[in-house]
Amino acid sequence: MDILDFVTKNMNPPQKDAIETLNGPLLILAGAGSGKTRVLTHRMANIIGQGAAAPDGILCVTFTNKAAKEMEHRIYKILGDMGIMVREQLWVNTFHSFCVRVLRSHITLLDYKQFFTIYDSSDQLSQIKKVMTALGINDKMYPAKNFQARISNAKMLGLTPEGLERSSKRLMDQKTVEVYRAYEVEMKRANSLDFDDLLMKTYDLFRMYPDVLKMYQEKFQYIMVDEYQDTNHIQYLIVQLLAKAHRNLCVVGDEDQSIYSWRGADIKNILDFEKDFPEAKVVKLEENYRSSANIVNAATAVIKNNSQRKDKTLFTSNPEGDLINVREERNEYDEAKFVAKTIQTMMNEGEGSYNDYAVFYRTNAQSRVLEEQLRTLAIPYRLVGGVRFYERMEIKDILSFMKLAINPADDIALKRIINVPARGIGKTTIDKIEEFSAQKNMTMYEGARNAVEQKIFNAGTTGKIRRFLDLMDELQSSATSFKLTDFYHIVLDRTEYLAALKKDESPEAQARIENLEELDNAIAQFAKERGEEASLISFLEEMALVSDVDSLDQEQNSVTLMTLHISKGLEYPYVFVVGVEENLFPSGRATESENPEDVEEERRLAYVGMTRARQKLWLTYTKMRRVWGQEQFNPPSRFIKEIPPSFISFKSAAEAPRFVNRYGDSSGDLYESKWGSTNSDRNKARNTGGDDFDTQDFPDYDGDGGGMNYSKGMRVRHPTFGVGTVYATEGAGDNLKVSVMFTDNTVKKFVVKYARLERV
DNA sequence: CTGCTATGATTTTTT
DNA sequence: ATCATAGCAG
Repeated sequence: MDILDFVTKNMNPPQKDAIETLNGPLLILAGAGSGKTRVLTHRMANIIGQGAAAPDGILCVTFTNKAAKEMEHRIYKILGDMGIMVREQLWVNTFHSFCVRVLRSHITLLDYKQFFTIYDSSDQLSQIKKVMTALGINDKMYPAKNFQARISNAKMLGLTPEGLERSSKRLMDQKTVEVYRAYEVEMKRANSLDFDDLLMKTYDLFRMYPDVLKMYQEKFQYIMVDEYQDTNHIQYLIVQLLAKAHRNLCVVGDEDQSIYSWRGADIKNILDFEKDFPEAKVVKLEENYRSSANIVNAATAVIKNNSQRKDKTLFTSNPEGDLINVREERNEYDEAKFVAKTIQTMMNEGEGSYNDYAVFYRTNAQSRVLEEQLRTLAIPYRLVGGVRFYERMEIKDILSFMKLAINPADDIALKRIINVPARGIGKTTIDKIEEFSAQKNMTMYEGARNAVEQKIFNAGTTGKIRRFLDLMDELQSSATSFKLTDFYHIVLDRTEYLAALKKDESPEAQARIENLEELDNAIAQFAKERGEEASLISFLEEMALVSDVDSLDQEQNSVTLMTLHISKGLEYPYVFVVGVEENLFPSGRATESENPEDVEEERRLAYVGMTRARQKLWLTYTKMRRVWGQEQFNPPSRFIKEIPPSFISFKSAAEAPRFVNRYGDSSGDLYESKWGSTNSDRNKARNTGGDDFDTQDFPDYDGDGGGMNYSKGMRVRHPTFGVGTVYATEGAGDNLKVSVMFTDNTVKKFVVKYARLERV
């Protein structure tokens, strides 16, 4: 069969167009569920099949490792079906892994040693604190995290300390420049790169060494960038450089799914692609193959409220499907119970397997109650995200030993493990080593050795440090002479790390041992996959760049719990989005922001969440929710109101009728008075024993509720203190209290019944 | 130096 | 409410 026929088989016209268009700049606007990955992989197969470029002459950049792996796998499959054998390694990478690949070959040009280590953000924070101490900057007045964010922002804009100093003076103060500059010196001394450096140094490399850039420009005849709406400025710059020679740049994205602006993603990159490349061809993939028509139409109606968009409308030929279930619950416990019960009921009726269900939430803290309720009903679940595996203490400890063994300049790793498990080298000693090393312009490893030789410390301390150095010397030589899998066990054994945990009989220690076993499995798996290539350095690289979704194992039969952010790119037949309330989703930060774009990003997040569902979608909200130990009463999210009622089936379990008073208190009255009673009369008549109350219309949330309705963000006036903003509410009925923050930033708590508050 | 208690901060998260 | 970190007493 003809190559073109093969790669465009079963494709719709725009998909075909995208696959066939190989030369020149191409912008593919791919709506949710429009077969984007299929198009990308087939387009790449087409390039190879047509002989337009060799397999390693194409660069394909994705957002996550998981996407990269999946794409690579699919391309091999398609090429295999076409009878094409590929020997070269494909360049399907994330931006970061692409940059690591480049830097491993050329970083010596930038005056780093080849075996650099990669710092994650907590390593980075430690490094910044170290620098601040050296500069005598007070952490209280200038929190290290602020510097971390500013340095990261600067790097994402491609700014060096000097560049930062020259640019936008009013935003960037001199202190940041100072810390940034010293941080760079320390990082180079430690022969380490942070995540932003991977991009920034690659960009520097390309700018400083035009011949290196030229080599890659010529090598990559075709470049494809996935999730282009979430690229940041430095990524944009790198892409622009690489694409300059051939201009065969294909970017794929969906401006409606841009949800990482807080991380530097610049939606303008995709919105302005046609300005950057006036000759660009634009292909829109607007047909959704994933979800039922009701889901597609509801999500479309929501996203239409955004102004920052291209003209693109998702449609589907899928059947209408079920209505979207909007569910009101009393509080987060009831909400979680509802989710768990619904899953249990549906499973009993034989609807799918646990794998087919997912629960999304805006913040990680919301997962707790859900886990509790799922556990109660013995529903298997897995939680994606939260505390990452490789960020756990024991994992980081062991990896630090391994890192230090190949990069003795890594002071942060050394500081982390010099006294782990406790070997009597305390803070004072570590500080002295650090100071001593800085004076002599040495790494801490060299400094410690020097201190031992010069007998700076007393005999006891000197002995302890010497024993640590001997241990590290031994590990250093083991690192090169043993296989990775064996080396891991040597580390566990020789550091006595495992022995220390085994001595500790607490359940926490037990969990740590299990995690270390899991790491053992991961290493074995890695060794199996990579074979001969399974070097320590490549393993550490993988550990630094891997994330939790990457290991999301679809085989395991369990319900998936994750934040809306992580859900991007995934799909499930049955999806619950919980906590769809104002000030939670959209987040309080977005609703209080003067910048309307902040709410637009939240809306995109809603769009992403809704379009993950194939068949059924639930949106739930509660009337009361405990946040940071405080009760909050938030109205349902504006995103729910943006869905036309014809797509919705609304049910409430919170409108408890007055005469059914199960708890012997006045909670029934509470909700009536607080939330208005638009539907309560009908509900009373309808109540047949279940706790569902069908309603045609939404309750009137905007009702004043007789002055009893206070929610976060509301402006109120107090006769003595003046105008302020409601910060939190607690209690109920006569005991309802509100905390109000006044213009001078003082917070005062009032009992509503007594304080003569008035709404502004 | 170690272990305990007080303090503070807390969307989202690749890489 | 909860977790991590900082500071202090033992």
